[in-house]
Amino acid sequence: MLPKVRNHVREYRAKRGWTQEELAEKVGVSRQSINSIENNRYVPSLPLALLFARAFGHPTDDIFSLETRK
Amino acid sequence: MLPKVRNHVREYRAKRGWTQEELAEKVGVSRQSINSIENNRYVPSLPLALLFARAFGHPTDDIFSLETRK
DNA sequence: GAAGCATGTCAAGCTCGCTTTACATCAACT
DNA sequence: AGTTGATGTAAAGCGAGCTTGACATGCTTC
Repeated sequence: MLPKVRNHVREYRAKRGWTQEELAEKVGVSRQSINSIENNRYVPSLPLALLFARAFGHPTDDIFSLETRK
Repeated sequence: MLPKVRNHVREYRAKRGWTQEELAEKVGVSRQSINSIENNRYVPSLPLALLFARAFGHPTDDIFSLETRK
């Protein structure tokens, strides 16, 4: 099993005053996808993670990190 | 459609003298997964990408990048 | 109280990441 | 020639990421 991933999408989005729908449009996915990621219902794909990094102007590793489980 | 992703897994692996199987063990996936990623048969998941970054000791954005396709 | 807007959540469906098993190729060595 | 190690590739199956469509909640604001 691959490890879990924590994300700070909601914090970065809120800091910019964007709605879930605005962020969804910027990165090209549905609003439900953003919502599901922020609420940890699932982990985004790599291309989507890189798009978040680009949209926020921060490195991918600042937004996503491996849970140091075990 | 989400954009394509380019990766430098083979270069980082080769620079360390690791076989595909050794890298597979380090990040916890099968040898075929490594092979498929290096040969661009598919794009790794985000947790796997973060594991590559950790194994290589380099930021995720150094190893993976969005293809500037439009 | 009605109307918007932002968010949460569910269901059905499709694609694709990753698995195991298996076989093929090529180089290096004995 | 035979063997071993590294790599390439294929098929079948499962689970997860993402979609659309729909409905429900809470907060403003009219």
